[in-house]
Amino acid sequence: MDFTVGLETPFSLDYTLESGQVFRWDNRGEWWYGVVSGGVVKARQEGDTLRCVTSSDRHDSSFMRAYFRLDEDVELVYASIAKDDLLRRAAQRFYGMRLMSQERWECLATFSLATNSNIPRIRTMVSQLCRRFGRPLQFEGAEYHAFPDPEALAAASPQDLRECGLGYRAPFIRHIAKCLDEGGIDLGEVALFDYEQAREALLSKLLGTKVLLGVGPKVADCALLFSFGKDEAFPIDVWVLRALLEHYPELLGTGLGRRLAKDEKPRLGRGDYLRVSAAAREKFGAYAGYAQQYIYAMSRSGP
DNA sequence: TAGCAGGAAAATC
DNA sequence: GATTTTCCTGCT
Repeated sequence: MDFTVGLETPFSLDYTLESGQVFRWDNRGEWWYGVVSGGVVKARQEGDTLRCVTSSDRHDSSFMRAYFRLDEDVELVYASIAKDDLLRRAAQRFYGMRLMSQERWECLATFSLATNSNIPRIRTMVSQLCRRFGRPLQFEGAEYHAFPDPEALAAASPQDLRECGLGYRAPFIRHIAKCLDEGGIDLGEVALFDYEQAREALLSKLLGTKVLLGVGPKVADCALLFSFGKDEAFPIDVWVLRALLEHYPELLGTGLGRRLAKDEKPRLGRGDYLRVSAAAREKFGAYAGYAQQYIYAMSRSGP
């Protein structure tokens, strides 16, 4: 399909796809190429329209509107979160950057690979996983690969997964795949819960005793924010933590703040993570996740 | 709860 | 080239 989508509210395709929430989009010249929900999408922004060429009829205008969350007005988000100097500058600097709505399984699986890693590496790992286990897709004479289904990764041998460069993360993603494939965990049901309940479910405090290996509070928050529509989720990675230390030390509390300020490589333990992210939700409100995304972008873009 | 290991790519020195 | 860092979690 070849179509354009009208952009009635501020949107930046570049800032959105470069914001570290997705790993399967490539910028090649004038176009971005992505593999999304079992199809290939080529997109580019032309002023206040988004031009899309897709491999499948399922990926139509309403699909893309939902994927990029274009029916929401990010100006309302700015009105809600841009209440201090840092966030006002962030909203200007990354004007139009959006949270997206990804596929839940892919998002959860991908972020379980993100521990002790970096964005280029996560892209490599996911790309190899898809090439080896994903369904092949044809688009404009080239071959692409869908993100593998849980069944495919549940059936994969640990050795095969390791050969995708996953290292010690290989058992994590395989275990998550098994839980979804045969363990009776339905992410669609989890999405119906409110934020707190959904997080508890992913952290295995609900839905029986299944433990999703490799899913701690940070990975759970990323999945909830990027694919479950939980805009109050506030993932704290090393970049956000550095920004909190510099700009929002009150969220850490004096004791923790002092300790981390001395540390060369500040990290949050599980208990501290939960306390600080709760404080951030309290401070930034219903769009705390948007605040996090802009703080993250500012933190990574340097001073 | 604190401390540590973990595999390998990427960034930095 | 060697060393350090990397969108952290699991285990002890």
